[in-house]
Amino acid sequence: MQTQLTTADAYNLVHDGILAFARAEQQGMRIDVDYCERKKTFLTRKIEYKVKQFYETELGRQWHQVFGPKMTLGSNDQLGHILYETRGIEPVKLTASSKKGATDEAALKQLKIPDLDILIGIRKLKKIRDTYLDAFVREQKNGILHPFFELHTVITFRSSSRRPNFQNIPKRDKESMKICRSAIYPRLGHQLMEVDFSSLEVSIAACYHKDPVMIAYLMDPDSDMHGDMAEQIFLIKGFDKKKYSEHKLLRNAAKNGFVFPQFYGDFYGNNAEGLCTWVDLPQSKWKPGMGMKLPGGIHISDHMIDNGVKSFDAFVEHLKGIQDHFWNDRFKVYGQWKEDWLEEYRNKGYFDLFTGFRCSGVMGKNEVINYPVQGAAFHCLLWSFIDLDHRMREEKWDTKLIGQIHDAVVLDVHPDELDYVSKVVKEVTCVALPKEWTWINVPLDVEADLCDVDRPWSEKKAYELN
DNA sequence: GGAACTCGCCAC
DNA sequence: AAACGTGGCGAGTTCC
Repeated sequence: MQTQLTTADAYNLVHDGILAFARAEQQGMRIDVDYCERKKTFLTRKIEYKVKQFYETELGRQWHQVFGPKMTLGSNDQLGHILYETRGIEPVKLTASSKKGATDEAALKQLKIPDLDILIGIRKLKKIRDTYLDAFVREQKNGILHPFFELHTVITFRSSSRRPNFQNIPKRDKESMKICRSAIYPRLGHQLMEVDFSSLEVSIAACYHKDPVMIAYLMDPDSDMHGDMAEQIFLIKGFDKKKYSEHKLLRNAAKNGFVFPQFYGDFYGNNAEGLCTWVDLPQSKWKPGMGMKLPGGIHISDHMIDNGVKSFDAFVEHLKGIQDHFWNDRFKVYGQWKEDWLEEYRNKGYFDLFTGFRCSGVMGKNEVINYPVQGAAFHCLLWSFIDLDHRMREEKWDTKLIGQIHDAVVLDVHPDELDYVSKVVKEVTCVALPKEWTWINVPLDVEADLCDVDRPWSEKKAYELN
């Protein structure tokens, strides 16, 4: 007895969502402006030092020789000219539109020119200073930042954020994370909390394709899809990510270098390159003693060679087999759904999301497969956000919603309300939402992070929701 | 001097 | 045969 959601439901979700977001925007979050200014000055000095250092390298001198006073460190056109014309190096990668030699970090790293590491360091510090700290100071009013959240800009019916973009503040790189997130504070006497759905897009995809093997993975907390893939990709028996940090790394490589890219429509050829970067193997013939070490100190190249994968080319072939198995065997129902869903779109010219939204227009295969998942997954967050906003006002919480990052909600919590709010957030996301939307046929779970009272966002720690 | 474009890089 | 989905934003560049 599934109730099909309609365009009217979709409209209401957007309407209520905009209003809930507007309240979060008005609430805003505290910014330590003095800290931002101090850090900007500090970064500027550090950048100047590195720039000087770079000018004294062989590459810096050569660049200056060719461009003279027109030399601009931020110009990738100039950098590309020096590397790929003056020096005549063969580019490892071309840019997407104009097909010139790429100068992004991955491309530069592969050239193995130490001088370029200084440039990469400069780029990183400039990014922190100019994209984040600068924007925080520019956009704050009376020490409060009010990022906008919009529902009308994204083709998949996700949200976007701007002035500043609250959805791309550094997280993975430790130094960038620390510097940027140390600027963001709760109201005095409050604490920041972030609650995110665990692997939401994987779960929502399962609602569409209903693959029993995938659903089994999602239902069984002791199962481990990425670990299983790591075993298969790296030919490891007795895989134990809890016992070996090396296995944890291989699991991460499998997850971020194969499984997720495959879900987005990538193919084994690209995956092979990505995976090799993760485990530090070259894209050539493999020799003993190459790459990361496995438990017991054996290099991964020796291990792969012992198991019959003796070169990058052989690894590509190996991955081709794994990709075939992945879609035609392991997750064959998912694989079939992709074909059927695409076929249906090609017949009708459109497809509908579970949440009542319709996507039409000219789309490629990957778009047709990805849009319904990306949109509906975000709508789970949106529905939760609206419901929380409603309860917050109804019950006159001191705690406030202040932002949202696709599958996560950010709150400014009063410590006295922490236990109650935690309980409500968990109840709304994991019980009320699946009850309201009966198309959700897998359990949803959330994880939380919390900062201490009056501490910045950089200091969040895992927090157990009861 | 601003619009439009490219590239690189941050997030999910 | 083809081949990673969605954004925002800053710097550099080109065009008008």
